[in-house]
Amino acid sequence: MINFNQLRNFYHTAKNLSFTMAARDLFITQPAVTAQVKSLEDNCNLKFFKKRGRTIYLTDEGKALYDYAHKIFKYEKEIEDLIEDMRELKRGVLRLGTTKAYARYFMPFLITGFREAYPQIKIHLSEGSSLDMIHSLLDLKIEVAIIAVAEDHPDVYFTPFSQEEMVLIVAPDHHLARKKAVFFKELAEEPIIMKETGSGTRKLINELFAQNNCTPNVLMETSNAEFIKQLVQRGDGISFLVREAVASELREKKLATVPMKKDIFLDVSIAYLKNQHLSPSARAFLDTLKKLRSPDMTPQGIGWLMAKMQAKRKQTNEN
Amino acid sequence: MINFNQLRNFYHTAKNLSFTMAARDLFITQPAVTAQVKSLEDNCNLKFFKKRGRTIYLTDEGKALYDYAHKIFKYEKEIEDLIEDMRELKRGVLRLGTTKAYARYFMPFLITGFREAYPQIKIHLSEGSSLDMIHSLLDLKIEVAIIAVAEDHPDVYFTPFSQEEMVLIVAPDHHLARKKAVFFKELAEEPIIMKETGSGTRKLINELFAQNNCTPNVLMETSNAEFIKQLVQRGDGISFLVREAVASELREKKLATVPMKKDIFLDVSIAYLKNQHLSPSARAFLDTLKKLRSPDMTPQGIGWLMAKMQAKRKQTNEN
DNA sequence: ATTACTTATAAGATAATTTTATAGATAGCA
DNA sequence: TGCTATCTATAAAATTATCTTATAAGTAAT
Repeated sequence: MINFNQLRNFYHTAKNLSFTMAARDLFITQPAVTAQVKSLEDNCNLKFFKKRGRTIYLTDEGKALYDYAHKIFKYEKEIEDLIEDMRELKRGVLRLGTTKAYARYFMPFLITGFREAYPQIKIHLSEGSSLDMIHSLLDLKIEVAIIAVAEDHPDVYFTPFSQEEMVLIVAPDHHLARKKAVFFKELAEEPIIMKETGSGTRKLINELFAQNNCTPNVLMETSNAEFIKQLVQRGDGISFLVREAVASELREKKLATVPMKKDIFLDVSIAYLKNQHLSPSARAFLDTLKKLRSPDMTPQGIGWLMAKMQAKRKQTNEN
Repeated sequence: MINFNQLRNFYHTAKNLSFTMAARDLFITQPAVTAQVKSLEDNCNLKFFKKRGRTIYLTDEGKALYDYAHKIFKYEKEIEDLIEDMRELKRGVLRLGTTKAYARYFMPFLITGFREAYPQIKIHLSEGSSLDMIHSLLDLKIEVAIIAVAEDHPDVYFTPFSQEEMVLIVAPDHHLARKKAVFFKELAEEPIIMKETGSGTRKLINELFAQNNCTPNVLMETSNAEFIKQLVQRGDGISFLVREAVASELREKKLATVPMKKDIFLDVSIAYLKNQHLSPSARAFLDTLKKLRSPDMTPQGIGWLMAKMQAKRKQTNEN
């Protein structure tokens, strides 16, 4: 097993062909260098330097060793760069997780600021239900999740981030489409298409039905929002989705919303593990999220945030 | 500056994904490994391992570092091999020096034994006058020289190795060619072609002339033995050369020798520096030379040795 | 629940490395 | 040639790094 301290002393001595200069390189005294090189030679049972007068030369053995030492200390420099880069977020990976709706409609906006600040960080974005993402957190597959809180977990911090408006969607020719405001009770009879168990949406809607002392008539449950829209559009049932997820269908009048007596909001939180150190990139991402929201602000929909940011940018560009 | 001990501990921990196993690899205790890895993480301000329960995983930062650590410790292994090989003479260089006559006629024979024992050692053979070779020794360009002792030197050991017979050569039709035995006095008048100053031959012949109270009539001096033979053959002058150097010309009757009243022998020595460590290959070469000559043997011509060796081989083959 | 195994932590012991101080040796220069 | 500046060599002492011991705390499996 090689003593790399001895090797380092050897390397600098060989590079300078001087113990004294090597000592200056290494910010230590000359006897230390002499001793280390001597130890190396003793350990190897070889001489790496030959001396004539007070000048020293590499032996053939020394030259052979020097070639390797050079390679090793070149790698050392690269490691130092790597570590500095990782610390300064010039290299690294950010592993995020979120739900499909969020990933598609809001995440690009949330990621933009981070990407601009740290363009060299690679972003891995997992998608799945809120519960899936919590499992991914616990499996250490992702570090930060932006999800609706499906269920509290003792090992996970949840920080409120936004409130997304949920809308009741029906086919445009659905009998509910003409209503001005409906109660949950009225929906109990309607066949309803649910997001899958484990999703925040599902939990919220379930709770609302329960609060109103009725049970939904679940026609089907699926994680695929596009599929839900298709079914609703065909008039097979009604469903609840985040407003942004159905924005274009509403515009194109493929779907209709029915105003609820009481608006429904989905609480979206930032989730990350307790008792786990966050990587520099994860910490930085959390910071960019924090900056996006003023600390005293009541959570609002991300659409509101996006509008606010765009106004800000416009202003910046005008100045 | 990276602490390679910490890196080594990190590397083994990462390889095993276990502090305990790493400790076993390194023949130290587990707390030592834990502490070293922790120090590394502290120094870098990064976490390289994430922990879930009692199992550990590499972080992205840890993976990046591991790739470099792997390369470095692969080189370490190669260095260990290199050093072992150099020590065991499976890799290395042998830097020898000798005179041209020796290089051409005797050296191949002397080197054979060494090459057989250590076929991977590269041999560098310098040629020049005895004095040149002593300078090469002092300049650390060669480690061992086989030369006629031109002049003693306080920093050089000289060990008698062989005595080569020198012959007076003349053109076949030269008037001396018919003589049965000549004295030095008789040669004083003859134009003589000398080896260059600094060569052992020149020193010997000069001394012999001086002992016989006469001075040679030097027609020319040159280091090129072939050139000397040409000149002598043309009848331009006489010269002294080692018998082996003119063996073929004598056989072909291009040159003739004239018996001297007293035979002349050139003392050939092994020379190497005092106060300098010899490389393993140089030491090994000296050993093979020693084995060639019994320690109590009076130095003889190398031709004699060669004959002895051949006889020995023949015997070995017969058994 | 118990056992076996792993990591974490602190104190003390050991080993490695460095400094200090100084001697010896050499090259450049007057 | 002798002087001086500069380099390497060496030993003792001081400092730092590393390791061990002992033990706690957490986890996985029976």
